Amino acid sequence: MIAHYLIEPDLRHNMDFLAETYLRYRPVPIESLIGKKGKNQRSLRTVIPALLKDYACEDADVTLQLKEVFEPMLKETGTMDLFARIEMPLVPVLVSMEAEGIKLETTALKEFSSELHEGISRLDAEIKELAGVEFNIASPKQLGEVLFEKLKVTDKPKLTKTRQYSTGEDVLLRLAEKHPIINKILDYRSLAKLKSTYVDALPKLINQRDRRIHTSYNQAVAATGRLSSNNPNLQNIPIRTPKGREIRKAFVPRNNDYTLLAADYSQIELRIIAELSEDANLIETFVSGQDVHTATAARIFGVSPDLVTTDMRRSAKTVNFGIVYGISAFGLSERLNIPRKEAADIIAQYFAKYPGVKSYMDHTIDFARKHGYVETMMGRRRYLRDINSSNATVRGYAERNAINAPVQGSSADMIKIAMINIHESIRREGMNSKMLLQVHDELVFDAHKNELDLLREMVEEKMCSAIPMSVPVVIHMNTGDNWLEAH
DNA sequence: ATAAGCACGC
DNA sequence: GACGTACGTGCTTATA
Repeated sequence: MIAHYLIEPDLRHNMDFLAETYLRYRPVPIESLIGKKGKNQRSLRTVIPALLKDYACEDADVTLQLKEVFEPMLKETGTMDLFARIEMPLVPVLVSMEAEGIKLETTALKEFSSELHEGISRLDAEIKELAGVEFNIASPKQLGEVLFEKLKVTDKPKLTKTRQYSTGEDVLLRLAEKHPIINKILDYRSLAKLKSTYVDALPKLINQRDRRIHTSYNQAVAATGRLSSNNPNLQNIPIRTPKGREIRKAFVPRNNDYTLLAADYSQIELRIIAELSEDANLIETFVSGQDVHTATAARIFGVSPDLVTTDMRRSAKTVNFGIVYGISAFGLSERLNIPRKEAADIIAQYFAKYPGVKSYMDHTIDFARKHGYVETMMGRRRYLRDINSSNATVRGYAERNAINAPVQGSSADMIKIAMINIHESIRREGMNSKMLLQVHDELVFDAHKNELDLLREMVEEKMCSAIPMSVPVVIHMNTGDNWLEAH
């Protein structure tokens, strides 16, 4: 749909260059860059092997594979430009971010770990006291038996697909009134999560050579074109709860000459929907700089924006999420805790006020039925083999993918282009600042204090201009002495 | 080893 | 009547 690419001209690649880049980086395990020893050494970049695995064997000549196997495949699927102008130029950017790592300040985390341990022990005792039996709270199976057979907190417990008692957060929240044990279990779960996944795990992953944390980014895992992060996953560091935020505070600049700069796209997925759907009302919301959830609330509840209540805005926010992910009346009613009929009315109101979004969705699903795939602004495809299934559940799943993939995928295209261009600009200007992390719509930098103004200007310009859109693209930026402050 | 259930992020 | 909001990673438990 959008034909322009704003990759810097000297970063345009041909297949020979791609093969060369691949040969240059592929044999380098990240462990050799950062000095980690282990039996599970993996190649630094997995994108090419992952893409090639069905077509060629590992030992064959890679250049030949690229030319004879991979190139025709890319041409056939119309994804050569995407590969050559985005995915391959991104490889050295990710290499640099992985090798750079980020500093973790562990002193406060050690203290926090003891605090969590005490909280967990106390809750553990209180929960068993309330239950009147010894059991393992961390076992959903045992917990379900205690809640629904011994305490009988409800007479119609929800079951999982394997017909165990369901004890997930949404289920327990609805039962919170029924018994004081419920909230303690929720607290226990969240503390245990923070301790085991973050507070205790992250310090162990500090590299002994440079005292920094090195994640790995995978380009070939997510079906929509997003990156994923693992070993450790730095894309799911807590931020929602006060205790979770303590963990973000531990991510700090390398030294006192630096500060962390975080830049994130504001409402990028809804802006992309506005761009793709050309819906006049949604475009107007962004052009006039309104708060999109408030504007949506005003429209679906039929009041003026200044009369939108907190509750109305919260509902509209849930609706907007639903639009991005492919909504159903049932799903919305569950999330808003309202009758299905009311949810259906809200959805009908939404589509009445945003008819362009409705027709865009219909057209996208039609396109998928006809061609068997959908695509992003940059031509990234997601194939949807179930889009014409006679099974309504299976088909519905494919239809939600058809709606979401172009949106989530275009957002991924955009930030990837921005990353390539920012990395190149930092290099060209000979700056000391480094790009460290990507979290889907956010970039985090170790910013040298002397370069801060230049970096801010550069990051904003590259992020906003990565894919030219008629809908305004807005980013928020902040700096701080840790990742929480910078956010 | 693998799956299930859960919780963290966007 | 069932299904029921996208994309991920990683922890603990339970079972093979």
